[in-house]
Amino acid sequence: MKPATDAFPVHHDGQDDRSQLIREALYNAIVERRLAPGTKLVETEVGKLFDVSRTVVRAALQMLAFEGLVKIERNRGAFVAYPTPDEARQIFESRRVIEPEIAERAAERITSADIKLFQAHLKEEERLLVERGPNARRAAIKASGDYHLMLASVAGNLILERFMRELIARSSLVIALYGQSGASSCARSEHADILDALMARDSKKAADAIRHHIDHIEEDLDYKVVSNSPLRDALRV
Amino acid sequence: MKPATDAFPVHHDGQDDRSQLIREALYNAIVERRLAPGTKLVETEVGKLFDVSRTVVRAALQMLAFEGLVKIERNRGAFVAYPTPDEARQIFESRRVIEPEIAERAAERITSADIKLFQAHLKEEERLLVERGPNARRAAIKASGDYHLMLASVAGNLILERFMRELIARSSLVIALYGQSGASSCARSEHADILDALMARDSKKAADAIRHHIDHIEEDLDYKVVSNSPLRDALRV
DNA sequence: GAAATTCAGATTGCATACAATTTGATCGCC
DNA sequence: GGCGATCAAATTGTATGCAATCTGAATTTC
Repeated sequence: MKPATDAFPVHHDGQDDRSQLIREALYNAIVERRLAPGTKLVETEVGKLFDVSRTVVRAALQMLAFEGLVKIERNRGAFVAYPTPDEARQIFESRRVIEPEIAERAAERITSADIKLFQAHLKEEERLLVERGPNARRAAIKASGDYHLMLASVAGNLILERFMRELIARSSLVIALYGQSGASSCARSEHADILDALMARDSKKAADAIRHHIDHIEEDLDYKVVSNSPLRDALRV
Repeated sequence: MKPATDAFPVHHDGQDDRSQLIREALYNAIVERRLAPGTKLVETEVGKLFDVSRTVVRAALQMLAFEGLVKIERNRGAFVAYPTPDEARQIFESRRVIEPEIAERAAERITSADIKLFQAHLKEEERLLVERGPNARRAAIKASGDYHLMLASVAGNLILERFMRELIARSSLVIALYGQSGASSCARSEHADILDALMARDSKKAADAIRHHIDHIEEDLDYKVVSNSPLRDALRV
């Protein structure tokens, strides 16, 4: 399993290193909501930031587009994705399909070393929730997503793990757009509940706990009222 | 739902047209096994074939790499993926997670128009199985995969549909490598069983039928003995 | 003769140049 | 003043050039 709090290196298939690096940087920026949905990503600007040519940036943007985090419009450029309510529903439906099964497998495979990492991660999440300030808030959002990715990692299926990574990231965009309570999405106690089920190696209970958790996250959304920038909605959606 | 027998246009997010076209052509070639696992895809050669520059080809290859159909090795080039036994197991595990849920949703949502398309497709599959010759065989393989994609399409979730597309394509590679009986993977009668369940709108039965079907496909595999080209294995894997 | 070495050809990785397209701003017109 | 046309700047799409790397074969060495 991978480190609990730190950056989550994307499982990379042997792609070239530099665009992978840019992809991860943008990925993190999107997941942590430093980049708002709809933000334009100009190739030359990103390139300057990382000191690479547009070629490399384009490769990164195309990867992100492929996993639905970025939308590329021909001759117009790349934008941070702006999921529609319908896409949002599909994202959560997909999570409901995949994540409980992941939890079941994780419950069967979890080791004591994994458990320690989960506990440490949970403590960190708790700490970040108490702390104030935008940075802490961002870190909390990231940590919350990473919890789900740790779960996927323990389940031991790289393909499902990749699917989950995509779904988690897109969920973050959905929550940014349609989340109501400022509460950073994941009630910490539910993460603890899931870990309890894992420690008991109770795969059915783990699956149920995840289902409840996803239900709660989605209950906090309001697909009708669009949250942040109503004007941009009219333009982009 | 999409046409039954014809090429399955990849749901494209608004990517550029030309690399998308190349991607689809290579995708079909791989799924229909005109391109064997391990085959090298030289950028300039592919470019000449489609009359485009390497830039466009590279974009296509990177997309295919992202969905696991092609492996890009740094400074060495792109190769048609050569799934290891372990990857193969993960591919089928992922299918077992996703496809029964797809079948359930399809059973709930199927329309009479869909049913007609399925029936036509089934008939076509039957016809192709009887016919002889490599082209008919290829068409049969393709049609068999398309059946599963039609199912995904009826389920009405574009994300799961994309995941399935990837899994079906990679399954085709796995079967090419580890398949034992020449039988082109999908027993036609099982496809008919699945359709029966769909027509009865019996989602549980549909899910079970799919599970059985996947079991049978995987039972025909032998991950120990590598099928086609033992020498290439030693080199590439 | 077998193994190691060298080197040329082929191929990829990346940067850049140029054409096509979009954007948004100025200007003219009603 | 509002509306539409015209044009320049910005940005993307694509091709291409060059350096770095790999490949495979001829050559040398033992």
